[in-house]
Amino acid sequence: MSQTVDRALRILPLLAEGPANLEQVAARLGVHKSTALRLLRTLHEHGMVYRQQDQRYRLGTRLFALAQQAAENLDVREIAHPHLAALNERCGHTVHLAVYEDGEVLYIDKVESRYPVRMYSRIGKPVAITVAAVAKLLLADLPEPERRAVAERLDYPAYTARSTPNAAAYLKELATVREQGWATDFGGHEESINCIGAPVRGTDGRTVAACSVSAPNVVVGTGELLELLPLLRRTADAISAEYSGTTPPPLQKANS
Amino acid sequence: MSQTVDRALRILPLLAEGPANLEQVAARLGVHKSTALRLLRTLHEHGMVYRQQDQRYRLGTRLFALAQQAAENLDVREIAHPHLAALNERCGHTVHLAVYEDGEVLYIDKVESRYPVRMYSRIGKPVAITVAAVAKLLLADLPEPERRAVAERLDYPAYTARSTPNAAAYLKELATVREQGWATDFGGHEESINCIGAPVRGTDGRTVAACSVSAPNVVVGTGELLELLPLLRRTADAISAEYSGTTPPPLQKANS
DNA sequence: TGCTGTTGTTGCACTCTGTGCAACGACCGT
DNA sequence: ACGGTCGTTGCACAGAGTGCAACAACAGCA
Repeated sequence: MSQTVDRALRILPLLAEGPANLEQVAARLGVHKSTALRLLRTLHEHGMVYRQQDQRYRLGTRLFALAQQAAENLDVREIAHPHLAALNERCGHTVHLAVYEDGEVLYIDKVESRYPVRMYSRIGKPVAITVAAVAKLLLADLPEPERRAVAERLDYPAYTARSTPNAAAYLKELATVREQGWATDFGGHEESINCIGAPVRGTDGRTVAACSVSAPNVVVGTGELLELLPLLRRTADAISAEYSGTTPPPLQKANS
Repeated sequence: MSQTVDRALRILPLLAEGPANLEQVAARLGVHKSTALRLLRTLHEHGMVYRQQDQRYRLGTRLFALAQQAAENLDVREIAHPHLAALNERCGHTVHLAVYEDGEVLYIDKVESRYPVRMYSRIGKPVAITVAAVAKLLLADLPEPERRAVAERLDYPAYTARSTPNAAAYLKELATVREQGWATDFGGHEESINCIGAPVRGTDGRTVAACSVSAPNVVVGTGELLELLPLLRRTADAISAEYSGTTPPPLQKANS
């Protein structure tokens, strides 16, 4: 809509691929150097880009701060986290939380099994939307027209032989998911990784988020993983209850 | 520089405080509703803002993705993390990593002691620049004019009785830090929290980052904490060495 | 049911802001 | 000292952004 802003914002994903100098930015935007310069300066003033010693631009740290504040506004995440941690405690596997937004599904939280590190490293990563259990849950709950529109707009990469092949198959899978109230991804993304997911619902019953448990084939087979389904669903329901306000938060959650 | 982009970007921190509707945004920007609408639409198209059911706008999840990619470009963080984790392993306290950028100091990594959770929750948070050990280290290394300019531009909030009171005191403290090569914060931010920090240096000797160990008074006194200084400095030096390329990375760090 | 106030959206004329050009300047390597 | 590369500046033109006013959608209320 607004040409100038549009151009400025296109710079950000461009720089996300790596640092670039003025000319490269101008070339990739298809504008004159001086135009790119002014856009970059404006972005710079707002801390969105940073100019390193070699004068090349890269993304600025203000993005961190904004993303962090954005995360704080997602109160599902805050409410869900202790439940996810408890789930991880009991089953030991990787636990994810994801939300749907504008045709994309994004991880917004993760608890990793063994190594206590770098949880944040995946947060914000777009989910493999055609195969992930959490994606199926979130899409399954969309109103029919939007669901169909999204499904038909997607690409269906063949990550493995068991990946969802096309829109028709996906819509059928979504119908199943919607009916049974939970979802799986058995080797659809990575051959050796299985995953089960369950929905978190708001007061109105709409699916506001989805959580999942993932484990490599060699550790637990699909059968064993499915044994965790009741536990997973209880967790998701507990989050739903607290999110809907039907259950008071377990402890004081006083903020400062 | 660019009015339109400037206005658009001012919307983001505004929304970071919480969701807002069109009128509120227009009012706080000081522009007409229709102008605000077009800016918000453009931001929306880029996923920077999201429109929730009640039609109010909030920050969009694209910010997550961008921040994550920005983080991946900060290779100091990647190199430092294993060292920080090892340090945490040995001393058990909270470990931070921070960088300086355009007059601000930001945490870019954190390893927490006890509870394995929500490491990311503080990442991106601006540091209490007048008192934090990491901030002192990073500012101490700035060229004289910039250091003075920054110091005099700052506010000096009296978090506690031991907070740095004004620019003169801060500059003096920075001189000490620069000379001794490490920094402390003994109750300058929170009365009961002590902290020691050490610099990570690049090939040219410039301080590119700073790491620190923080612990509450009740667990270890300042004396005990200072006993960790050699370990902390060895850690910082190890990061510096690896970052400068004088030491090969300890194991294979193959990416994909 | 109809009225009124609120809030989001659209079309349009005006002009201010962004644009590209060309010239300049800083820097680097040879 | 010289040419080449890349960032920066000033300027004239017009295209893009702006605010206004009217419209539409909706909610609350009598």
